[in-house]
Amino acid sequence: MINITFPDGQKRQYEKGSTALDIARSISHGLAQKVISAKVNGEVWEATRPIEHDARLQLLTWDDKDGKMTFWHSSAHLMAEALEAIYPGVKFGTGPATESGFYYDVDPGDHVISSDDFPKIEQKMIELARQKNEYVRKPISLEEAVGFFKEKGDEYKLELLEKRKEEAADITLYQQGNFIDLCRGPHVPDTSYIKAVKLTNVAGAYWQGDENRQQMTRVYGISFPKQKELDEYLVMIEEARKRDHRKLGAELELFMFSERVGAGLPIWLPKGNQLRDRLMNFLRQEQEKRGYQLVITPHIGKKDLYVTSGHWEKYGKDSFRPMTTPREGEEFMLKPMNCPHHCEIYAHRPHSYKDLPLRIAEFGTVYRYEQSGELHGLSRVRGFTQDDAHIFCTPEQVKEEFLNVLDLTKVVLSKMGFENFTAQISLRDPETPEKYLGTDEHWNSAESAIIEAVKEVGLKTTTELGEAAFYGPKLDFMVKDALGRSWQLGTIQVDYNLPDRFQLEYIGADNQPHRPVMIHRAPFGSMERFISILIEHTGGKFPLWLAPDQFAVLPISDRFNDYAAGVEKQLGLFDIRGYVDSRSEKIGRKIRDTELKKVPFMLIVGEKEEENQTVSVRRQGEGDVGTMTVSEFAEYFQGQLD
RNA sequence: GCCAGCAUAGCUCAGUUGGCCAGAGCAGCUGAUUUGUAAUCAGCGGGUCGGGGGUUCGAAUCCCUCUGCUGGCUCCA
Repeated sequence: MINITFPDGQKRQYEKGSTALDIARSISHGLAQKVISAKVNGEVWEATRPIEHDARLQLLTWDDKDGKMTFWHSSAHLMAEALEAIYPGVKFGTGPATESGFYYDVDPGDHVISSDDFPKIEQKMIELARQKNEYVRKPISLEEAVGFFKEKGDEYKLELLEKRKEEAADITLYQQGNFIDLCRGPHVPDTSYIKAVKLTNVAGAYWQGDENRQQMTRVYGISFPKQKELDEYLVMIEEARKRDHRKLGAELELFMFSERVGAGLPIWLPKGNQLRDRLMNFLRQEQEKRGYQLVITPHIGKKDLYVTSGHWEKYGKDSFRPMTTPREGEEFMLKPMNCPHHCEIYAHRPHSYKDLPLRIAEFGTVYRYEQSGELHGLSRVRGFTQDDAHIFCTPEQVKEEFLNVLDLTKVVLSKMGFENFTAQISLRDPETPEKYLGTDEHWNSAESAIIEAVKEVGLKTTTELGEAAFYGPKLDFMVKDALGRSWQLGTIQVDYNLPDRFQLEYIGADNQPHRPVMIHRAPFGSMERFISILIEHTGGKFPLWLAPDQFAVLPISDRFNDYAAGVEKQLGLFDIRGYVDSRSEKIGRKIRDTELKKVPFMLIVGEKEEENQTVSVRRQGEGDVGTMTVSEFAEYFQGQLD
């Protein structure tokens, strides 16, 4: 007999060699049907693997993240089996589960797999799933595994085995039906668990993530234990598609792109610019309260500036080529960063420790060469405006300034309706020191300053090694939008490197020169990226204070256009902005068009309203609110502002 | 940049195996209508079928190339 400890601390005895599935059955039949895999002493096992010793056991179902991962990983194997059946000779790379489904990297040889082939692959998968083939775990020696894949002619698996050899890891094969794969597992008990599958897209992916190596075909999919769950997933995808900022941006006339102007260069239309301006004004006010000073620096700078800053060395090869003056042959670069300019502002005159911290802010537009395949709507562009600032302070002030910035960022994000955010601490990768500039001493104190400050405010964080910028560690804010998707927004970075390179100094209380520390920060990140996320988060229904038009007056007929114009003017006096829809259309039509434009308030005016000097108020997406006078509406409106 | 795919009117899309002056709905314009909470009616205009080159008696349709876009990969100061 063995002792099994459950997550709630309860202990029960089972026969040696019982499986998680056996144990689930002993509890309830319903539970046994839901069990996908199990955590045994913290390690995820298949539910059918015998447990030989005392263990802690947690049964995993579809509701557990690890349960889903097991399910999707098994689905990847199922897809591989289908691919092998349809494309004989196909070779396999790796096929893991992801946050939302699974993929398999394959080398289809002479075949080309495109989305047109999805239906037949999905059909095959379902057909194979219905065969209810068990996933059989087969521990095997390295030599046997090598022999098997040599015979099969799958060089990718052989390479993976080579790696395992170095790690001296145990080798297991898994088989379901006719398909055998090198795999650590675990898997669902049998293929019949997989009831619904959907292949989502196909893309190229470099073998082992190395752009110098073979490009594989990566087939993405998702699967579910119930058809209904697939249907719900498809509805969610449809909702995301409707909220796509590229689509809404065009519909709401916020921004555009032009082939002639160039890829990745957004053009802001009047309504988009209004939105952007209001965001910037809000941040300006918050920054003013916190002692920031705004500056403006040029869009180009001499190449030497970036040689000094180190950016040329690091990114020169991958940036827009420098431009030269026609006579003197001087080299200038499009500004890729604002910090070197701000360093020059600091260096412009001597500083006392009494001046510090000096907080220099700029809505600085920068230009960076992004590879053509990387461009994406407003979220990845070649020209964008950062809500940038650089804080020059003494080493002793770093932590306090960092805390101030954390506070500002939190205020900004909550004002925007992002309540659900975490922070990612990005540190050096100790394995590749050559990727970073600056001394160990500087890095260590910068990294600990971040970690301490974050701990102090009690922010939920994750830590990533190797994600730091080349000049310093950083803290990135990750927000979750209304559809639960994660986005990276603002950033805070500590930098001991640039002050060194620009030889910045301040005179300390000891009358000696000292080197200041620089903190880079951008709560929005960039206006472009932030607005793309805001659009998708709100579905184009912006908070009232940001809406380009806050109301539309809709006259019942032309006869009330004059009264409507009066209403608009009157609201203007209350700083409420909007327009009159004076087209000779029926009221139903005007309401429909205004609803689609997502204007928050519709003020319907006809004979009754003119007579009583009122407006009939309708809230976008909600409907009739009631009739009130214009000043009553203004008051009501103020109450609705955040 | 790499792999796969896409590009027809302002927008959403039709356009059969290459074959009569390339179509629809919405939007636009003109006129009629004067409307009470999500689409009033009629008429009209609008496309070098993304650009360039080729194959063919004939190309929106087949081939090459460039540009842009989509999904990933790599990258992201």
